[in-house]
Amino acid sequence: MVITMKKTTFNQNLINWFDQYKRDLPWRKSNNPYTIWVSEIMLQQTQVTTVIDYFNRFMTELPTVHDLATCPIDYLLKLWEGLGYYSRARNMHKTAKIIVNQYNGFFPSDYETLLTLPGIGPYTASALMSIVFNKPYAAVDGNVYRVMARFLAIQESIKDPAVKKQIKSEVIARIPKDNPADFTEALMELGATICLPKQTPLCGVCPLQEGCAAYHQNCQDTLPIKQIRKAKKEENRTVLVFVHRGKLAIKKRDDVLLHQLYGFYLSDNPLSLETIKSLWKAYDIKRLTPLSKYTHTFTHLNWQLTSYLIETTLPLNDFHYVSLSTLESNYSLPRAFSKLIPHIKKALGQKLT
DNA sequence: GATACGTGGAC
DNA sequence: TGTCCAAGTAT
Repeated sequence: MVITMKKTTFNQNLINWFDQYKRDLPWRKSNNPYTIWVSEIMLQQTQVTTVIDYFNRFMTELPTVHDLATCPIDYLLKLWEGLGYYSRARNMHKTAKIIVNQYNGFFPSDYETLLTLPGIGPYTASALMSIVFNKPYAAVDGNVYRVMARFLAIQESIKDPAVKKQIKSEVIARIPKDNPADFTEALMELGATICLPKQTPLCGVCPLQEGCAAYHQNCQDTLPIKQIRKAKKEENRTVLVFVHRGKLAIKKRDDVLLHQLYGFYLSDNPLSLETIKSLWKAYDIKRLTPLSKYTHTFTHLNWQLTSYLIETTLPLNDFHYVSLSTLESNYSLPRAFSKLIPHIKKALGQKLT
C-alpha cells in the first residue's frame, strides 16, 4: 500500500498545528529582519534553551544593526562568550557593517544578495526570505531533513547530496503561497518538538501522521540514516596560569581555534615540570601549584589538559595582567579556560586582587 | 566534498 | 561516562 497525503493537507495540518502549539520564544515577538537574523545565527547548531538568555541579552545591549556595526569586537565576543562557534559573531559584525555602510541599514530582500553576506548560507538566506519576507524559499535545517526523511521513508543517508536535493524539492512543493513564513517555522518546530531525534518521535500527536511513510512502515526510529562519525583527534596540552601581584596573565588568541578570544598560556605539547621551571626561570617562579587535569571536548577534537598556577616575581612580557573580577566581567574567556576559574580561586584565595 | 569550527543538554 | 545531538557556514 502506498500512503499519500495531499500537499495542501500537509501544509494545512502543519500550520494549524503550529498555530495551536508553537512555543512562545522571544524572537517570535518580532518579525523585523535584524531580530530574526540574530536568532537564526545564534540557533545554528545550538539548542533553543541555550540560546534564549543569550538572545535576550544581545537584543538589550545591541538593539539595532547600527549598534552591532559600531560595537567593539571584544564587547561582541563577550556577549557571545560560551555560545561557541565564535566565527558566527565575527561574521555578524562584518555583515552588520556591510548592511549599515552599503545598504543604508536595510537588509537585502533577495536571496542571492543575502547569500553574499558573511555567515549567511543557504539555510539562513532561505529562512530570512521566508520568515521575514514571506517568500516561498525552503529553509532546510537538521529538523527538516529528519522530518522529511521520515515522512518520505528515505532509506539513504541524508548526507547524500542527491537526497538533500530531493528533500529540498519536496519541501518547496509543499510551501503554501499565502504563508511561507509560518510553514517554514512550523516544519522546524515539528522536528524540534514532535519528530524528535534519537528518542522515539511522538507520532501519536503528530499532525502529519496519516501521511507519514515511516510511521506506516514503523521505521521512524531508524530514520534518518546518518553515517558514522570519525574519531576525534586527541591533543595533550598544558595550561599555565601565570600570576603577578594578584593578577592573572591572559592573551588574545591568534590561533584560528577560539580566535580573538582571551586565554591563559597554552602549550602545543605537554610540558614537564622541569621544562616549565627552566623555560620561565628568568621571571623568578615563587610558587608552582598544580591546578587540575581536565578534558575539553570540541566537535572535532579533544584536549587533554594539565594545568598549573605559577606565581612569578616578574611579569611576563607578552601577556596582559588583569584581576579575576575584571577578567570575568570584561574579557571573553572560552569554556576551555573558564573551567579553571574555580580552581584558581581555591588555589589563590586572598591573594587575588 | 571533507573537514574545521564550541558548547551544553539528554539519555 | 560516553555518545549523539542542536534552526550551518566557510574553505
